[in-house]
Amino acid sequence: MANKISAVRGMRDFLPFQKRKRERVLQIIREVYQKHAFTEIETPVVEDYDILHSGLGGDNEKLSFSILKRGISDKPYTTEKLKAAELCDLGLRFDLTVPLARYYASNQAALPQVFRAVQIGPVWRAERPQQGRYRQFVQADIDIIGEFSMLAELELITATAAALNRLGLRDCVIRINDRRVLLSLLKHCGFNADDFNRVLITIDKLDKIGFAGVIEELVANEFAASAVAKLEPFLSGVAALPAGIPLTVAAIAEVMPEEVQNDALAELAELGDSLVSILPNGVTAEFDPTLVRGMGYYTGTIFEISHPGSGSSVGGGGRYDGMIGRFLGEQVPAVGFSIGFERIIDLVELPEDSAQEQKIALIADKDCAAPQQLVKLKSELLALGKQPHIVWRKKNMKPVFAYLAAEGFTEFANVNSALAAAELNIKTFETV
RNA sequence: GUGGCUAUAGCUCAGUCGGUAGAGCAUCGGCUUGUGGUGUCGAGGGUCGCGGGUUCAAGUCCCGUUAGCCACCCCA
Repeated sequence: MANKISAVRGMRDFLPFQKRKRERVLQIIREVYQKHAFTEIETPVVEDYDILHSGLGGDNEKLSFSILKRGISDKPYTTEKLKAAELCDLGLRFDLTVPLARYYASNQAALPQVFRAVQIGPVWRAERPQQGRYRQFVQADIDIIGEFSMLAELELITATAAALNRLGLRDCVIRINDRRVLLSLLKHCGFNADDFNRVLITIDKLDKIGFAGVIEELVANEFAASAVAKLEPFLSGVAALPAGIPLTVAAIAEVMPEEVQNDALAELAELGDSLVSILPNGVTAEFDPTLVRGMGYYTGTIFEISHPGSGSSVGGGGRYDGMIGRFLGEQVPAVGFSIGFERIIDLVELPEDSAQEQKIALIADKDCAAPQQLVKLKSELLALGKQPHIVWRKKNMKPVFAYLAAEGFTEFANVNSALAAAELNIKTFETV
């Protein structure tokens, strides 16, 4: 009976070879971030319902899994329609940023003034699953809390670029924008402030549905016609560009309306200037004035990583100076950058681990070898630094050898009468 | 949350115009082979995702439902 028992919707089991690859990729990410002076922390996967629903998570709040109050299931169900907030007091985290802000507010006294954190772990969203999109997935975040200056952005971008580079990913593009630029642009065009978010969502689709598609959607949504008309030349200008916009004063001035020139744009140019010489090969940074990002908590710079091998972004982040203040009452600046682990895992190709030459398969004959003798032999080999793996001889050894080869075994020995390690006739697999 | 496609053995899949289920691999056993990957004969294993309906008869047609994939919404 197929599919009767399976992992729950949108959540996955990992086979040994998948788990092995995931751990190796995570290990590389950890090493790079550690070298860049970020320290790893851990927070619970469950947070207070009110923390998760403080209006900072944007649409993700609606997608969060909530946890019923203890004891409530023992009470008789009523027909009264209760709100989730009355039935639930906890929830699974939908990202790592909101928990980090809570963590900082809880532990500020024990943390350095400028805190560089790595957080890697699963998060949950009740989305409809599809390729590259799951209800449980791993995020790998780095954040710098307590740094007002651009130093934070620069350190985050260079550390993330270094991690992508170490993973062998080429052709990564970090697209950068600033929330303040977007707001200034919309204000300049004369959009109603209440419409800002909806207008931004449409602008964000420029690279996907094109100039005509964006205008069509803006008109369909009945935003102020004069504002749409004023936005039009800017959008057509951006859409017509053959390649990305370099992060330079000149290039930025060329695409942005004059009235939108402000501090944020100057900072972006400065950022670009600093990045030019320090980004590794295979990672480039560019200005994308139509980059929006859905998370409501961003207040300044925002970034997203694109890779030709993935239809959607493989990472993203930005500055969220207001969030920690919500929990702490005192304004603390913060910037974060997240690698979309699930989306890079399929793009990454790692060379085989060279540390597998110690793996030896012991092919035991059921007639000649008893379990206690085999385990004794295994102990001897372990003491010699080997990694012994016992298998019974079967009628057809083809699947067994296929499995051993896939697991990276390079040596094997037949165990019949030879039961001391020294007596084994060790043979090697021919390289396939 | 919206729409489209799909669901048959442990795995990969076939099953024609509606007529009660098939293959390869895997598993188990006999014989063969004799320890570097055999050969051969045979066996077990299925409420055809689940629930309804049409029909003398449904894996096959219709409706619902669940799950997967794809496109939206949104996102990592």
